[in-house]
Amino acid sequence: MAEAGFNVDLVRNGLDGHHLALTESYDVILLDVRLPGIDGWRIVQALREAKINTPVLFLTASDAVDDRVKGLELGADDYLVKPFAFSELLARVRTLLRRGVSSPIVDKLQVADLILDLPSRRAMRAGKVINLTNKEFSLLELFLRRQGEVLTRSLIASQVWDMNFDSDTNVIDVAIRRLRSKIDDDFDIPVIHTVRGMGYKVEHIDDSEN
Amino acid sequence: MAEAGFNVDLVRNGLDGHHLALTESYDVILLDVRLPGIDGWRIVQALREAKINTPVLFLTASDAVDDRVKGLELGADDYLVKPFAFSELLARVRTLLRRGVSSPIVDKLQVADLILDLPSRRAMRAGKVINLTNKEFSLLELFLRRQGEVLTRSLIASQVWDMNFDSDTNVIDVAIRRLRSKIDDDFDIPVIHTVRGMGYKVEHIDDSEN
DNA sequence: CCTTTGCATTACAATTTTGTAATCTTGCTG
DNA sequence: CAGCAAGATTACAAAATTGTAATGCAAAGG
Repeated sequence: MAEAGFNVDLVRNGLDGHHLALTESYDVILLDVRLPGIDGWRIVQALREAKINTPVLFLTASDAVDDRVKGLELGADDYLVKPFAFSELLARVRTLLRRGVSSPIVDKLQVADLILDLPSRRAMRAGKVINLTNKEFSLLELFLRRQGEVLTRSLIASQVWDMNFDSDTNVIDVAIRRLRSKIDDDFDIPVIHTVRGMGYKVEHIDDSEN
Repeated sequence: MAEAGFNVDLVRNGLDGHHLALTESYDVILLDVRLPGIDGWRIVQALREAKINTPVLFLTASDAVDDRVKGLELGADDYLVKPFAFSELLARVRTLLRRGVSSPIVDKLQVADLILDLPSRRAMRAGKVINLTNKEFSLLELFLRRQGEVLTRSLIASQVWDMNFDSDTNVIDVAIRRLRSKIDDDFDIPVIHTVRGMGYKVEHIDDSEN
């Protein structure tokens, strides 16, 4: 890194890193998830709680896919899977520097405690990782991008199935069922709502009036 | 748009727009693919050839999925599918303005004439759209991100299958076969290369010495 | 040039995803 | 409250994806 023209502070355990990150000011923080002392996740979490939003680039072990989702959920800005080419690391760091904190690379869509992580194509709810099929993913992505809007079957058909809606099929109803079984059935408040005669919408409706 | 604090020039046919885009200077260009006069693709293409890299936001019809890929390939920076909420349009425009041309939203990986479009999760080669399964996509993405590097089966297994490589399975070999059948078999120069005893790599090897 | 090893290829089986159709449930309207 | 319409749910079938295993082929080393 130093040869590439960056100033680098290197620490070998989590507690030291944590301390430095809180006291010094950095442009980018590189963080290995598996650290001695304190794990990487706690550091990001602590940083974000302390309102420090220096871009964080996560380094995760190759065999730990769930780590990425967890890191992103806690506020990391990008991740890099080991082993990686040094050139790629440099490229990512440069990108993070250029973009700043305003536009993270990682895209996430969220409603209530449900998070859809676009790059990994998976959902999380209440900390649980939920694997989605392609259709389920597209459907949920559509709903989350148009949160609060009621989407008609015809609109859904055109977006997710790339077809004109044909009223003598119930694919959409079934797809909704399947999605519900994954993201709503096991949880208290549902995010998918039926709007009778119109279609469906995804929204966080607080049921605190009960 | 004007109410949201932007200055807007509106034209209703392609030729006029084309002309304006070349003579005036804009921050963002909004382009409907299906225009009377000249189609949206030609405009982007012409702009890019004239080295004008004003961010272009494409508006595509809901039932024309292939349009998006085509637009991106020609150099559009983002797309929005009709019908869309006005608020979403505004959000996208703001994002494009903030990011500038340096870091397009759309991610593409490329080798030779093969393009992998990350958001749509599809490949294109020689203008043909190639649909990939999830495994095929991950595999190709890995190869393209580490272009030129020889990837061992063990590395591939850990990244794409999230498992430790087990030498008594040939899943990877078969997966390579399937990928080749889609992206190499029908074309003149292959991009997937076998490195005997090591693994595979993806690289554009010009066979002009023949 | 023969053998060995590594990869390619194919056929097949298991699994997963997706679509269809029938039946059940619920809420609305007269 | 009866009847209807819209949606929910379930079971099943079709299709696509993924993994396994057997066989074929070709390059490298003796």
